[in-house]
Amino acid sequence: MAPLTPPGGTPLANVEHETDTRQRLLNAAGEVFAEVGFHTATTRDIARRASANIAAINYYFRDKQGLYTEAVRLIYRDEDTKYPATPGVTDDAPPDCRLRAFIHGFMHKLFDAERPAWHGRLLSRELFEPTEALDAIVAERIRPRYQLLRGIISDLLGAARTDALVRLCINSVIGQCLHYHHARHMLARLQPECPYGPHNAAELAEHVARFSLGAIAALARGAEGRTA
Amino acid sequence: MAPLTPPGGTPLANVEHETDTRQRLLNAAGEVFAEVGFHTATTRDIARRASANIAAINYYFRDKQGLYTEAVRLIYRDEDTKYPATPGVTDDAPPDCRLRAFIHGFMHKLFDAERPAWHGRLLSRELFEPTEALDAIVAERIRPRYQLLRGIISDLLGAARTDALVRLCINSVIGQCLHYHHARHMLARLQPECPYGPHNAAELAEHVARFSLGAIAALARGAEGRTA
Amino acid sequence: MAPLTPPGGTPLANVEHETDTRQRLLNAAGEVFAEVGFHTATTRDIARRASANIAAINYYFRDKQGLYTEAVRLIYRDEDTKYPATPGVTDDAPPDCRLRAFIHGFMHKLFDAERPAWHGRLLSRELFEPTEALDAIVAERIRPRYQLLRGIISDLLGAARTDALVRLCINSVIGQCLHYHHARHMLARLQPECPYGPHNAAELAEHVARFSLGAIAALARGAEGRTA
Amino acid sequence: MAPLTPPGGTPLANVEHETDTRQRLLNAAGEVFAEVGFHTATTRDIARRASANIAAINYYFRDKQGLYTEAVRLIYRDEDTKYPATPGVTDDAPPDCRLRAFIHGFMHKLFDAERPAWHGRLLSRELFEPTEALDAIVAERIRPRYQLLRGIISDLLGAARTDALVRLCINSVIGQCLHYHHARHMLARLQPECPYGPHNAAELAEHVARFSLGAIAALARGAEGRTA
DNA sequence: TATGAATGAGCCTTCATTCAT
DNA sequence: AATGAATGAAGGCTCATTCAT
Repeated sequence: MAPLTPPGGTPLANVEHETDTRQRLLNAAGEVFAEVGFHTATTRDIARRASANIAAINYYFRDKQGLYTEAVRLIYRDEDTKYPATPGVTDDAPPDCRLRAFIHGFMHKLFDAERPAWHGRLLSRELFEPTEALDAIVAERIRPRYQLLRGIISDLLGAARTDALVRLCINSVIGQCLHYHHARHMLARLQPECPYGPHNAAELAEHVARFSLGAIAALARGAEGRTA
Repeated sequence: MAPLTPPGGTPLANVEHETDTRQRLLNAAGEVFAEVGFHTATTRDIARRASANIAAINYYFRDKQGLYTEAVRLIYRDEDTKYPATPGVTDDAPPDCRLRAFIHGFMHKLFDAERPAWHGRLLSRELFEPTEALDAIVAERIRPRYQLLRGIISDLLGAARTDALVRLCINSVIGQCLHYHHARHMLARLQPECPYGPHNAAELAEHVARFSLGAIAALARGAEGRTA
Repeated sequence: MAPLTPPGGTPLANVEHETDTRQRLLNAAGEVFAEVGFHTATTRDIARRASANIAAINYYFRDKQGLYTEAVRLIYRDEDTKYPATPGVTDDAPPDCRLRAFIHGFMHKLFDAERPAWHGRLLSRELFEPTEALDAIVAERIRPRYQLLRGIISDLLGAARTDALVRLCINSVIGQCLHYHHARHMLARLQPECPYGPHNAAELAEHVARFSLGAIAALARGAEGRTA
Repeated sequence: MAPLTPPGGTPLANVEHETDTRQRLLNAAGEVFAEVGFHTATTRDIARRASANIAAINYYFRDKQGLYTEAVRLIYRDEDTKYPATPGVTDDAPPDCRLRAFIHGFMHKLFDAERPAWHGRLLSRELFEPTEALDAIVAERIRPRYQLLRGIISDLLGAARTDALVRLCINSVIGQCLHYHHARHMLARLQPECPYGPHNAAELAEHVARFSLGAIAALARGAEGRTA
């Protein structure tokens, strides 16, 4: 247990001396973890893909878990600047514009071809079967956007808003989007004539937006009627 | 008559001589596989939970894989009679009734407390990271209901229906429902004040139904307007 | 440990109620043991080949070892009558005739097509890597013929005979014969143009006889010369 | 550089960096394989004898099979220099000298006390029940010496030589030699008063040589007589 | 800084065997 | 007389990890 103050466990901050090997390991790990999950992934495989020695993993990241944690962190690096919550729209725009922008931004992030494919997949996997990492992810990354969406939908619902209804509508919107990710294998089998991917992400987003706006409008009207 | 082809590998049909041990193994396996996935699950754990000898797994199912396959099959046993696609509604009912019934039936199946919890979870896992089993599941079980939903939504869209739009609406409906399953861990963190479960499955279903009906109506109207 | 006085362990004598299953097991066991050896052979395989239940082995023969022992015993059943030591020749014939007959008889037994192939192979295996069975085999079956051969060769050597020389000559004769059995795989590779088998067993025997007679005659003469 | 192809699988050439553990494993493996055969041998036993961890076998040789293959290869390391085919005799010596030298060399190799005992035994086992290794052994090691012996015996037979007769004589010579190896267990029981071993290897060789020379001379003469 | 060597724990599987029937 | 069910022991192998260098 001699040299245990090396990079391993460093906070996000000191990006400084990122060895090349360390970087390659992180990328390889991301891919493998995303593909087959934490337990199924083997350090041998990761090391091989990274053209690194197996022992390097323990050297840089203390253990497999450390490597995983670091890989997850990597996903959110620069996320806020690369993927703004409501791209191209200011906070004082009308709520339907903001919702549309939010959905487009969300879908774009899911499908962005320039982003390493494993980012979305690993995240999706965390949602599906969480590790300790999820708490941090939710608190630091997801909740802020969740609150933002909450505001948008509150505005859209107007007088009809209740805590419960807002929650449900949020779920409906997010559920539609994530479906294209988490159920992609089923969709590929059910709708083979229509492969989803970066090329039609905007189209999908547009549908989700229209679908949701129509729905929320109807809900708002329904409440109005009831109120009136 | 060498017993190298014991019950293992029997077609769905002959339910007859289910040993007690065999049954216990299947249940334990279902739970474990659903919780941690195929690879991470260990036969030792499964056998222990079933109070059976490890070798019994090989005896009855030849393989860990064979055990998995059989467990997946078990999920759909009697499904059609226990969970009708549109419970309490006939095929000639108005399409909004049928959609509402479909969604309620779907959510009820997802949350039914009498159903072993692992059924839904294992299925959800198959969707997320498929094994060879998924092809059969989609073909035999999912597609029929998919076609049914397709018909309902076609009817609802009326003149606005196009293949593409129908597909997207199906995805929106199913996506909303499955969200409560596949993103349950995130929801538990984001909305801890509102735990989802069997007790409010009907409520959730009602929301999804109203949301979707409102959305589809709007889409139908929109097309009308465009057409007109 | 209830019914343990059944056939298992019966002396050679009571051949009476040889069940069909028991017989089939013995034959299958002989084949398998001869092919792959005691340890490598599996009771499952034997039982399957015999179309019998695995448990039948333990029922009839107490255990795997018992089955093996019984199978080895089977080899020598009726051997003396089916394979006389010096076929067609009486004990008072001239020694060269007797040696020739001995060798022909030996080779014929090794290659006899009517004899289950596993007899010779299992025996050969016992010589190569003995089990407890070998002691009995040597004492009851091999030694008598060894003594007979000893007499023949003593006669042939005449004045040249010494214990040591007789022994060596016996080894030379037997070694030549067994070579065709124990080194058959090498011979098949070194001399593929000349496959050995029942069809040329007599030819091989004739060579061994001539080779040995020539050699022994030379040795006898050599001693003479030295003596004179 | 992932170390998934460690030393294991290296061609005969690079003898360089033989770890100590690797060497110990090879020796232990040789002994165990020779004693009980491939299948019956257990890696645990081998590792224990080598005072190594079981996993080391996988590390160095990938497989139990890989370990076996490498052990067999080891047998022939330096063979040509340590055991010349006709020691002390040049190719132009008279054929009877060359045959005598060949036999002495062969028997010496079989019994050499300085050679690990398992070399000969493992080889003998390969002849008796071949693995894939035998083909290579025959082609690379055995056949050359076979051809050499073929030439010697051809010379000895003179005008009497035919392909068939040469083959048979080769078999007679080799059969006599190998007998002391492959039938050693039977010999120990039949001739307990005369244990064979390194101490009398030369004596045995001398007998085989005289026996064979006498036989071949007789065969050569016999043909002469017939020819004349 | 970085790695080849080595390890202990645990995995899935197969084996011969037993037991209740 | 015979067998399906079940078992404990052991087998080969892989895993993440450590340690000396």
